[in-house]
Amino acid sequence: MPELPEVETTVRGLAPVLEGRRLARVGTRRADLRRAFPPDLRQRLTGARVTGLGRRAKYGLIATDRGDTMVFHLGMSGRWRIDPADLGPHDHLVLETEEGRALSLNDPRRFGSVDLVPTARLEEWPPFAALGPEPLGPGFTADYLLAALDGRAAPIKALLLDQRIVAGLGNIYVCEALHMAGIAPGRPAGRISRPRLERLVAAIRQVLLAAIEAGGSSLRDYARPSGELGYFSRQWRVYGREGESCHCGAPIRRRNDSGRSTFFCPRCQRL
DNA sequence: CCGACAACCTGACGGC
DNA sequence: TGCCGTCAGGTTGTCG
Repeated sequence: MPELPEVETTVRGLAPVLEGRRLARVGTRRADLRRAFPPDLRQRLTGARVTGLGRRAKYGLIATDRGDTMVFHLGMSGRWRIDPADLGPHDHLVLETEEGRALSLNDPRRFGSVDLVPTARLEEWPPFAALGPEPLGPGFTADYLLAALDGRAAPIKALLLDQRIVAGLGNIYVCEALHMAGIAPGRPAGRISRPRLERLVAAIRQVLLAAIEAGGSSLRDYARPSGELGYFSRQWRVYGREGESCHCGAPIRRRNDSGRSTFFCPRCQRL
């Protein structure tokens, strides 16, 4: 699902509806997502005012004036719908503002989650405590990567998917960034030269920013909160394009790495 | 530390 | 038209 750009797009879409607004009604339908909703979710959110929205890794953050932050993860198939005409079986949580706007968290596969975390202790919350730096933040540099990957024999692709190394990348954007940087997905991470890591950092930033700019990628069940589709999928260089020609002319290949598809160009990504 | 798998769950798609 | 196998953006855990 949704990787960092899709979550960022989602949060930006929710902000105009939620920021500064009071939650007049909170409805839960089924609570058994990846984790069960906190049992007192409705009580703690109803009547609260939203003070700000944000994102950490692939998690969306909705802070309230009660000292709690609602942290949501969209899993593979989650999305927020704005003012849905009607609710279906996969609308699990509905927030209504005083203004009468409604937001529904829709997640068919239920791999997502919703938690309430004290805002002052967000960084200590277990799922956040071990996260690596934000790829778009100042801490994500070639120096950092060099140190984080030092001595690691695992393939670079696997380590870029590890949220403890860098937080927010998923299968699509890792494939895209490795192609952009000309690095073979199977290359042992600790044996990548510093200049290549500099290219990799730049490629990761570039692909994420371009995807956010485009409103995220459009896959089967991803949509912006308003219902519009994201257009970044049209810009994929390798992901989902097995057999098509890379810009260099070589056919894009696909292989399986521990259960996940890896798309790459065997000519552009040799090192 | 590493790699491979499985589990969680539903829906879309291709092949027959 | 329908049935069946395969695959999908993520996370977490186990096992060897």
